[in-house]
Amino acid sequence: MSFITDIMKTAEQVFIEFLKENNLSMTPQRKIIVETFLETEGHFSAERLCGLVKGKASEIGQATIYRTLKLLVDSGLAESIEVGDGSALYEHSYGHDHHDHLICVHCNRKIEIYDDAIEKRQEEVASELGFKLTRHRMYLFGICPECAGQES
Amino acid sequence: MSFITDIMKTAEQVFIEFLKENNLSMTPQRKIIVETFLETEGHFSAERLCGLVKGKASEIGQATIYRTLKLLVDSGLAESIEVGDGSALYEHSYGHDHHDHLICVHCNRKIEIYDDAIEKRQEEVASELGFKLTRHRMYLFGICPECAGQES
DNA sequence: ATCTCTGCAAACCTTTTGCATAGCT
DNA sequence: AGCTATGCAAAAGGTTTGCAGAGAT
Repeated sequence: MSFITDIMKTAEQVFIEFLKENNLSMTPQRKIIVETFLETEGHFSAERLCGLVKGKASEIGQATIYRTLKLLVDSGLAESIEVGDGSALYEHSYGHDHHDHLICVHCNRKIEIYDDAIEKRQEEVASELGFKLTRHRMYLFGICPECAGQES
Repeated sequence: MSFITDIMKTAEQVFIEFLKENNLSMTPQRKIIVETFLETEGHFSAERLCGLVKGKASEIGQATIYRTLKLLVDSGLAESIEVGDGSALYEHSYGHDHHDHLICVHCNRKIEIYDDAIEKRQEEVASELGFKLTRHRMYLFGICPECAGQES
């Protein structure tokens, strides 16, 4: 069994436990949705996931997919990125370390970034104001090297 | 003429110049909308601005308000904060220094924050990856001292 | 005349909800 | 029975667009 399949299995277990804790159960639909979610790399929209799921099992309704996606977020398996264009993108968060995003405003490429110094200062800034930090979102927007090169 | 009115006048001038540069003109509707925008402090939604504008001139359509709000953002007078709840909030950005936001997830209070060290590292992180940074958004979410106190 | 500008209403688009049915336990 | 779960279709909610008329130059 490959490493990646291994991670997926574990993630699925985590999801099943989350369901149990909330008196919910793993259903065939949820199983297909979660597996599709786990197989899909990178950042994708709910709509894209709908397409992928329907490719496997077209009888699954979009409402179920949206509902399951919400469960995935609640369970901590998924995280959503909101880049202010109306719709959300999702990505895996189980077995992935926290990171922020650097986004090319030209080609829309998204790079995951992480900086210890920033994370530390965020905590400090919040606590100086008496806040207990629970989470944060940071998006850096710029022009990536490739796009800067072609200078369309 | 008070200081605040002074700033407003200048801001309005900046807007008028922006309009001119784009072959647009200052109309009575835009004037009312812009002035209402400039008078309104803090973070507010498009809907809220609509209400305020309509209070002064009920005949102004919401489409015009949305269109003008977009012009305000393009002109650099307004900035939008997108906190992933579907709708955007706006705030002044003319005569205001750049800042990020610390948001209480309990009472929704928004505090403006600024940290030199973070700003500097953002630039560095981006440039290490070959990006030319154009802007960024950072939202810190946490519990404010007041809300932590009452522990509802 | 030829522009932009406006208000109205309708369209949009992603996400959510209501509801009746189906499936567990 | 009494739950949760599902699919469908409709609703929601914020924002945008089409359009025909009005206004400006």
